[in-house]
Amino acid sequence: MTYSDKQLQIITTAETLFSGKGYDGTSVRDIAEAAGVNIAMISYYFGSKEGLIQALFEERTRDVVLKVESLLKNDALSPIEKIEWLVDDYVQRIATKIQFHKIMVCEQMLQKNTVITTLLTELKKRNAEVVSKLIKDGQEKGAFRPDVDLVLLMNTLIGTVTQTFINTDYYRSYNHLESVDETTFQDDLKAGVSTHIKTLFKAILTYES
Amino acid sequence: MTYSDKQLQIITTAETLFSGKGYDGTSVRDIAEAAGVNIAMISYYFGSKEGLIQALFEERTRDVVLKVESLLKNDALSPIEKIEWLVDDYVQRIATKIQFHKIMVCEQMLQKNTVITTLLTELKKRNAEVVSKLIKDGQEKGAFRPDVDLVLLMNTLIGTVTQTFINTDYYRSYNHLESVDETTFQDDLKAGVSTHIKTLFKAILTYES
DNA sequence: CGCAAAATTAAACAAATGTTTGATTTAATT
DNA sequence: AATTAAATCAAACATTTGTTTAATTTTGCG
Repeated sequence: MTYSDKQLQIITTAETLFSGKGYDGTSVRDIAEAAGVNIAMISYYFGSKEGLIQALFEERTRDVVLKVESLLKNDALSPIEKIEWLVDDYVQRIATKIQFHKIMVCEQMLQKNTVITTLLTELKKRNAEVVSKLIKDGQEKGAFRPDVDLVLLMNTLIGTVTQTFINTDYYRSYNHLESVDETTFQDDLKAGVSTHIKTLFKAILTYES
Repeated sequence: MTYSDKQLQIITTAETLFSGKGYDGTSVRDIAEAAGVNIAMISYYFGSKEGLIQALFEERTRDVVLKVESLLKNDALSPIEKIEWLVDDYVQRIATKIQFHKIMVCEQMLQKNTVITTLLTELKKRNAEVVSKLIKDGQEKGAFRPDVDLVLLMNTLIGTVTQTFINTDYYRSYNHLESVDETTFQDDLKAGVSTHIKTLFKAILTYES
């Protein structure tokens, strides 16, 4: 599906409101008003409120798998370099799309919308397959250990990044970084969590530390 | 605050419904009907729907910090043994209180209720202080590395466990464990994620693997 | 221009929302 | 048994909810 500028504007507005007040906590009137369109336009364009959030998910998850796939096809990189690429890419993606990510986490908790749940499960499965190939490749080359629990590994990646970027304020105040400007803080945090996860991954995947 | 049996029954019913349909997706009529009480009883006992979810959080987070504190006071255990205790305890707690944990994650995403947000931040801070002492103790004894990012470490614990138990079905289907009975599967998964996280922690905290 | 399709609008719709009321029943205490 | 407080109830409350309608305006095209 491809959307017009006006449709994308409604989707983006809904994304902001959903991420701040939740799907059920946001009314179509809220969205229409914030987007500067008549309330009837939401049903007109997306059929319903449910149709709108589904459109949001389809729009934001488009190309996600494709990017990872092409990323890992690069033959010039070693398995461990590809893992590092993967971590950096994931951290970058979540950090820059934190609003949508919050909505996604809530949807994963409740699993009320079957269309979205199916979409996300499919996405997760396809991503896991790609990473699985990468790990098997590393194992065949003798770079990775033979006993790796892929799901737990991915859960550590997703979980650590989610926890970190869901409440960056906590990280800031705990480490007394209130005076650091936002951009610098964000960049440092991204670098820090990337390094952290890479260290974890190497401990799980490789033989030496 | 201490609650009567009937109040606790309403709280438990609300917990189940909130975890399945979300706070805003659950009406006070849903709760009253499922709990077998008149709808007016919710305002009567808790003041409002907001008061009810706040009561739920106060009730479920009671004693959480105390338990960790007393756990780590045990002088018979080494720092690394205490870390292992901590991981096992956290895994066990989330696994057995998955409904409340889902509600908590959603609340952390949206942060609409300031009372709950403050409660959770306070809880996190106090827990972090306890674990911080434990790590410093390990560092002084030469068992732990000097450069440990406590928040990232805790984020990995919380994040990995959350991701794992939020969608146990995914772990099951990916590893083709559909035929394993529920109890065995849950126990194996708890053991598996515990071992996984302990491995990660040792890689971060200690010198050798 | 003329016309048809698309876009936009204000208004209305029934249903659902959280909360309160005021009366009635139950329980506990004297 | 009498009295008082607590608990429970059906009903009503004013809003808000998502969606639809039917009329109007705008747009694109021959």
